[in-house]
Amino acid sequence: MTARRGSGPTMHDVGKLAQVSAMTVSRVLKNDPGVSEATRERVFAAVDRLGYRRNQTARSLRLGGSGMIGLVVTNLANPFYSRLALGVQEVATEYGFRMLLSNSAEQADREPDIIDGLVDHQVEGLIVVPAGSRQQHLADAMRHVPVVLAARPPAGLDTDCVLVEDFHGAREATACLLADGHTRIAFLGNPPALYTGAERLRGFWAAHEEVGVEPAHALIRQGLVDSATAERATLELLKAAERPTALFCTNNRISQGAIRALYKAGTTLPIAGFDDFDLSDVLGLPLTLVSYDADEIGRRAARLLIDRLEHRDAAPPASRRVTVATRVVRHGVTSGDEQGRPAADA
Amino acid sequence: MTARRGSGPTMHDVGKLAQVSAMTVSRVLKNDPGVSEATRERVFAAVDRLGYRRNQTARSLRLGGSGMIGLVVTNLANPFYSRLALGVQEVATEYGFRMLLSNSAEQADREPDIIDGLVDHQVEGLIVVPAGSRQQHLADAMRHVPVVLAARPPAGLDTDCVLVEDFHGAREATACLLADGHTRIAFLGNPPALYTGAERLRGFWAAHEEVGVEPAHALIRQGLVDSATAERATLELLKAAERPTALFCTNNRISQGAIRALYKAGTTLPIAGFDDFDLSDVLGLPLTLVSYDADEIGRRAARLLIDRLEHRDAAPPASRRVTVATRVVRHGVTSGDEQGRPAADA
DNA sequence: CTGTTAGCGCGTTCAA
DNA sequence: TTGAACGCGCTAACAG
Repeated sequence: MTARRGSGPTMHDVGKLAQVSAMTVSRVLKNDPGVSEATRERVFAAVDRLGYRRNQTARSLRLGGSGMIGLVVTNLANPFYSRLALGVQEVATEYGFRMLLSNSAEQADREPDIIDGLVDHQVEGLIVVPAGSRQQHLADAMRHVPVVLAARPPAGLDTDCVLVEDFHGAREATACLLADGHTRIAFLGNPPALYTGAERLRGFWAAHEEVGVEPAHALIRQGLVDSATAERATLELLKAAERPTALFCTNNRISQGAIRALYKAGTTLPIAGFDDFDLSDVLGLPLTLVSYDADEIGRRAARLLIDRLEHRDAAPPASRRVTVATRVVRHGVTSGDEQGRPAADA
Repeated sequence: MTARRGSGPTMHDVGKLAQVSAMTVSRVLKNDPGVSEATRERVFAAVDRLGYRRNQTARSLRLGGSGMIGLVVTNLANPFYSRLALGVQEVATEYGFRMLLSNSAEQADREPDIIDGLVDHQVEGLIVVPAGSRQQHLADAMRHVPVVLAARPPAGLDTDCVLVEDFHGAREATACLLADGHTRIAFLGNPPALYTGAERLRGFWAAHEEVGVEPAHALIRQGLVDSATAERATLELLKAAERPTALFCTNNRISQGAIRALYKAGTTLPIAGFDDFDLSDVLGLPLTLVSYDADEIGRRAARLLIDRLEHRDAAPPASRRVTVATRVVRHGVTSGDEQGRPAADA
């Protein structure tokens, strides 16, 4: 029933049953034309009888190339990353690769071991959402296989990467709030050490400068790591002397924490934020969300990687940077509507 | 830079540099005690210099056992399955296994090829959320490796599986609505061919019988596959002559579709449903949700699988069935509150 | 303490 | 049209 490690019939076994050599079995399974129809059939019959399956491990060893790519994400529970994984999977499958998936749980110190393990398993390439800013282990990995970064850029590494329009998206969403007349917009951000955190803050800032509004320095909170910390930060801001008239959140979890805080406080404020999320359209809140196709990040990353794998012999192209477009979607607020506007300046 | 297929230094290369045989390198890397400290150091130095990594493919071939398990889910974009994957990953990592992940996209006809490919890649075991009711390919796979089913039970297969309390959860949530006085509860269900669909309907039904209320046959809709179909079905029910006073939804996507329909129709009804989801607590709707730990399903499945892997020699235990507990959480409705109660019977 | 031999399952190369 | 020999990179078993 349950096979012992590495048991199962081999080509030799199949050959014995079909009264040919293992070599001929190999030829049949490879659709090599130089095999008589009679033996083909005998071989296939034997394959069926034994439930034989070709050992991909042995093939990999002989042929080189495991047919696997590695994907490392920081948090698979976040729909953003599970969709990214889905995109990778889609393209990988299309090109005959399988996906070895690891979750770093946003712990940068675990990442090196994960990457090493993936390299040991002979993945032909890696797609990584780097958890930290130290990327030496990625440089090490690049000695073995090509690496593509997703969602966050390389830090001193010469590698392909796929990013979203972090700056542009944040600026545009913030501009919407400013256009509605808000001048005291709180900023709820993830750790500024993360590229996305820094970049989205920059966009937030730029939008202010463009309309000549001074950002509300006292209302800037960074280093929020999840929904719970965002909720607490929001509750504090609501109690502040200089209360914000709107919120900007740098990702979906932070938006959700802010929404929960508002709900508990029994109040409402317009929110702009990065990442769309389920049910955002039915909350009845004035939401301005930076939406984009997370699957597409994965697909693009996989294509960049596989492109390198398919041109291993050619001179490797210079590292490429691809950007996935964002667009702003607004819920619960019509242009010219009262709902999204700040209360009188008191 | 980018290595050619299967290139990279070998133990032999390391040995040459350290002036020992490949065998000694192998011993050092295995922490074999019988190696002099001097040579250990020379070997490690050589490993560092060359950036050597042990080839897991070759080890697998030699030792048997690839160190990989395969996971097949139906829809990674659904947080339920991404959390399940996370649970599998967690336990797999703990026991030194890596996870080869595939998404069947709920297409039963693709599943056999996926499974075959995983077996070819020498996964030591499989965890599968089966997409269909035909499971012959799983029986085939079981000739090679142990298989554990998750979320849905085996159909005529002798295999371990991990389920949630589908019947119990559905009954309990329905009972809440009935206790609130509802007698016309619409049922919005996924395809009845799916185990969960059938089982949750059974629970819905049982709850009615227990209190002697006839289920509202005209209000039963099945075969809903996503949020959009659920939304349409809900809108139709709202227009029906015999309008429901509450809804029961068999999964998170259906609940969300129903919520969207209510929102668009500008109305509100109490909803009971399977699966909790993000922001369910801040919708301000009377929600009665069957909540459970999706990660735990993955963890339990992985443990069942790895348990078999670690006792390959022993007589395989009879197939086991594990159930993950559900609990009902209620939002926006306090006991004795008016909000969740049906309007007067007109 | 270290090296040699042999073979995991397969496919390339060469010979029949 | 088929088969035999060899080796992919590694390690158990057996020398020395």
